Amino acid sequence: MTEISKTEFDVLEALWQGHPATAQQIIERLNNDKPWHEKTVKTLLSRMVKKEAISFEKVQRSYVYSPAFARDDYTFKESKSLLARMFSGRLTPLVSHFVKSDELTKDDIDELKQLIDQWEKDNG
Amino acid sequence: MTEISKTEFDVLEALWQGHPATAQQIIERLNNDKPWHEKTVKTLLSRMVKKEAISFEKVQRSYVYSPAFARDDYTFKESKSLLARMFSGRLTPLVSHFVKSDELTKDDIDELKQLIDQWEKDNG
DNA sequence: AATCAATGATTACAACTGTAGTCTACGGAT
DNA sequence: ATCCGTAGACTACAGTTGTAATCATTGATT
Repeated sequence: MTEISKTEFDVLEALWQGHPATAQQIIERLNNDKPWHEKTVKTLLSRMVKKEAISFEKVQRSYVYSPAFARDDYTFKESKSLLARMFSGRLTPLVSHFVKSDELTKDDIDELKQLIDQWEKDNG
Repeated sequence: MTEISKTEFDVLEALWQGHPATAQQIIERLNNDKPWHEKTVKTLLSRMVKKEAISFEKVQRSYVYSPAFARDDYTFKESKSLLARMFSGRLTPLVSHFVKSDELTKDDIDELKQLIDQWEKDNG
């Protein structure tokens, strides 16, 4: 899985929404959020093809693109990378930050409990 | 709090270990891990001064540097930024990744439980 | 006083990023 | 057959990053 920039990630997000997809489709999806210049998006698509973050197939005049890896795999990899760099690879210091800073709701806590239950069922 | 690069973060880490500190001290700390070229470190220090991630004071021939913000504040900000970009700002999807991928130990789970208990004491 | 060594300042330089504009080729419209 | 719009390819260009080398200053040494 290649290194991609934050902007490239945004474009990939649009592609993960559904693929294969044409540049036009991707641009439309992106523009739901904020205006993107067509040329900018196409440049980013080309760059991601080159770095093999996405693939394409020629369909008549144009290309249809597909992601080269799953969103989950990428976000997990990035999460682990951040934990490695900032928290000695541990998850709990990060969670601790959130717990202590009043960033969590009752629902979040309930979800966390469920996750723990699940872990204990699987392991425990 | 400014944007800093991954390499700049490494240098800041060394500074957070103890400050104010001279370039020499910082270089020595960094070299405990892996070799850093003196010039490289000094360039990074200058750049961080310019972007106001660190400050310095002249002490005779040389400078002593200090971080412009606390490590915790920075790592928390970066964590929130990652969650915002990849998980709609939510913590639990990230935790879920880790729970499901067998990345956690019994100790981690116990710590998580404690954090939850703490939250419930503070809020609940 | 002349020279050296260490420090920060300045310069270098390629790769990557963000953001587009220009070029070229081809399928469709006239 | 000709012209045009659209798609991707190529070019542009400044800012950031990683990684250093060179320049200039100054306190220390001979």
